[in-house]
Amino acid sequence: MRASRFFIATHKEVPAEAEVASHRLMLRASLIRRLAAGIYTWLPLGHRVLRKVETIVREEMDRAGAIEMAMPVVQPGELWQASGRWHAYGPELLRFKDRHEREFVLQPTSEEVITELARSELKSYRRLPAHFYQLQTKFRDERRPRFGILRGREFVMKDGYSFHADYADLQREYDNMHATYTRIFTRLGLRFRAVAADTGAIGGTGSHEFHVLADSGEDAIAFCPGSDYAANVELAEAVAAAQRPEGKEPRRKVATPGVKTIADLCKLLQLPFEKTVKTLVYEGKDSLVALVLRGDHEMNETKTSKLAAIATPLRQASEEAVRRAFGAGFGSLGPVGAADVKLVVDRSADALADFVCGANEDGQHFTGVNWARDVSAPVEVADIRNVVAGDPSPDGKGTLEIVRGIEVGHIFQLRTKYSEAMAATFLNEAGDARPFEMGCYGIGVTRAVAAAIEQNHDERGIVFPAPIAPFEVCVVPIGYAKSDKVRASADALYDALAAAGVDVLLDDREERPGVLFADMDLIGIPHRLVLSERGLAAGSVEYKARRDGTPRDVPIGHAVSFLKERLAAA
RNA sequence: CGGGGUGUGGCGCAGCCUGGUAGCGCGCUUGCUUUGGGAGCAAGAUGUCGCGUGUUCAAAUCACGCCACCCCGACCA
Repeated sequence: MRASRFFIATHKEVPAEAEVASHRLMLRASLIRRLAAGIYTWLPLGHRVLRKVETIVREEMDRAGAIEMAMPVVQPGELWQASGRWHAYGPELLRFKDRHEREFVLQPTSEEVITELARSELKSYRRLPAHFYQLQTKFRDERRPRFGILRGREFVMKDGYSFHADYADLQREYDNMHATYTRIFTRLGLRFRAVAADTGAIGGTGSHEFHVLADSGEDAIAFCPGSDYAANVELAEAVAAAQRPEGKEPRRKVATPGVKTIADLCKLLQLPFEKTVKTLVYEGKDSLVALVLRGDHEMNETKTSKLAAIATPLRQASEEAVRRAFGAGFGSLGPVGAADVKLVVDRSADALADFVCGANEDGQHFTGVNWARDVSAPVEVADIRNVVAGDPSPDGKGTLEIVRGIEVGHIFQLRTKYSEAMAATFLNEAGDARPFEMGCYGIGVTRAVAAAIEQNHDERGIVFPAPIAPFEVCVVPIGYAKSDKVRASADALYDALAAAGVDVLLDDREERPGVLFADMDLIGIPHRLVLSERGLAAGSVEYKARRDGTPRDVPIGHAVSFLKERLAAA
């Protein structure tokens, strides 16, 4: 491709709307333009990247035995009513009516359509297993789209769905997809991690997420460096701490005027956070639920939502309700003498002795509190906190570390959730109708592009992994318009590289060298060859990799083979 | 959806408080010079000042309403 005939529209200045690196760089490098909130046009440069990601995904899915197809973007509402997701999905599902007042949706995912198809087409066990996938535009009417492509409303997803006669075969395909996703993200050139995950609204049993590791990621991932344990912090188990020590102190009430937070309390009493507990109050199914956590720990909403006594979605109790139940306001609550509330104590708080908590009297706290002696109400001990770095790994093989990640893939064992809801059955060998065992597997293709940039950029711009760069190589002639010699050599080198199957961009624009260099760096082309009068006089071209960047001269006759070697090495 | 903020040329912004000729930088066009890291000089073009209503002799500026976008929160395969 010749740059003069392509579309490069880079900006020096950063658009005010963009906060995160990938969003800023995708706008500046002219990969995308915003059309509406969370809706973007993919310009030619961005589109090339998108297509490269899609191609790798497609090749590996095909290799894994899945079959590509295409389902409609616009789907009838009645199908969604049949699965129950018409109501369950909420306002993220964009609904509208056609001219006949029939309900339709813009699909956020396609379980309904594929299950409907399986019901009518996969009638015999002889057709199983089957795995269909598509690469397609999705729409989710996010309440707050942000971070550019990372959380848009319209995006491209690879979604695949598998159908099996029994659970063992579903598990086989699930493992197959785990391996396939690992190959895909490896081929994309990304640093990533597969982690155990919560199944969320999609439902089902087993689930893994694939996260691109980046400090700006929205998700926290806990992993154990000494083993292969890795889980989303939403899910990662906080194992019980060491046995509770013997309590020695008597209980004392101390005045703590004005103390509202654990930080205030620790400052006033000169205490470490881990000698205190905090009490959060939520609405429960029958009574209020008081969650008691160690002062330095954070409540985990996913775990808490699964408590039997809690009302979902989680709602914090109002100050009036709290005052009625505890006799004190926020900031002075505690488990001692809390009547008419359900007490749920985190394992780590339960393991404390001689701790400090609110006295259920405004401006008063207790010190030297011990569970058995001071708390008469029945308590439920549960894991309701987020793990933190340094916690023991649940597999007992070391301690956890926390990194941040961007979710780019998710695989689920749906089991029979949809097949049962939609009466999708097949006949087994005995002639009995059985619901399909189903799996579903998603990759956020557009998000993967943004995540790649989030993970790979520097002060000059994007540093694309070679497999997904818009071009593998750029040829930058200095004085293309002015020097016949440079122009002839650049054209010849460009032709030779193209003939050798290299995806090359010839930057033949009539710009000063600084502009060309800056653009090629911003766009993130991994390899650069510079031709100049000076270099040609010595019979050489200059090579520089975007990532490491010490330039070196290569004899012009060897430029093609040298570059092929570099590409093969990456 | 709750809270906060911003809408002025393609992009980034000033002007608004204190009403009176719409301005700066980048980009764009033309010419000359320049040519190994986002050039210099000169001459130009580009504005329903988000939309509407009101106040006023006069509104980018004041008031009210609406819309769009961004940020924080809640929410989220």
